[in-house]
Amino acid sequence: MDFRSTPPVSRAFFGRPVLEVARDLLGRVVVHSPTGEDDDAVAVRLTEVEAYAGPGDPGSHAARGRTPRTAVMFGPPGHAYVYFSYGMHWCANLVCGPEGTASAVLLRAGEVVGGLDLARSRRPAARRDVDLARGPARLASALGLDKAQDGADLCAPTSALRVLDGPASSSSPEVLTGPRVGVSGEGGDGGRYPWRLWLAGEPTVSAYRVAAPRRRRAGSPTTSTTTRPTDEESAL
DNA sequence: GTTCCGATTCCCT
DNA sequence: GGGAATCGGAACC
Repeated sequence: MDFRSTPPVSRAFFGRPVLEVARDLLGRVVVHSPTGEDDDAVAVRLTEVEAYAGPGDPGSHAARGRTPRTAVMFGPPGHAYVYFSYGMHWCANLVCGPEGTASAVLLRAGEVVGGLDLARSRRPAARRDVDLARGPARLASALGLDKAQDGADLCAPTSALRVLDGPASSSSPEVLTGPRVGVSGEGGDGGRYPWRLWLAGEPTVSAYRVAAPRRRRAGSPTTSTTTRPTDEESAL
């Protein structure tokens, strides 16, 4: 597979309202090749994303204003915001909107379409190939993303991490939306931000886990529930 | 300095 | 379907 011959999307692509960008990212291919060569590249076709607005969005890391960690989100669009979570996982976001809006799109799930063997070696726990990038931390792991890619420019032709330009999909895929995952309070289920977007009928879309307060060291049991998203959610 | 908690995953039951 | 693992950022004292 020849990823080098396909240029990345422009910065203007990212510099639009975050929901527009999130919608247009679905079906597109994200490539990470640390050396810039195709032989260590893993490519993922995005099937599920999540939009985060800026400081006014209670679910966003930018909700409490700019900090050293979130500084990338407040910068120009077209850069990666990669953060560490739960003491063991990396998750990748793409900074969107005009500079200063601090909006971003979380890459939640995708289908590995290139570098399958490398992705499998990075994700030995995955039993099926559809599980390789099903979930934000799994996706980041399959692509080989970590702190080193935080702040990376997605738009330079030589970027190690980029979103490929071109039609998002050969057909016109059906985009569905629902509440965001893992965001408690009004930012999550039932809130004003039903900003999780995915492609209908994709087996790589991650399971939906209802946001619930995590158990304290000796607290009450959690009531988290997982369900597969259905095609009965609101279409965009 | 100390504490709290998270945009989760995996393994075991 | 439940629970453990694990650590950095941000808040608080």
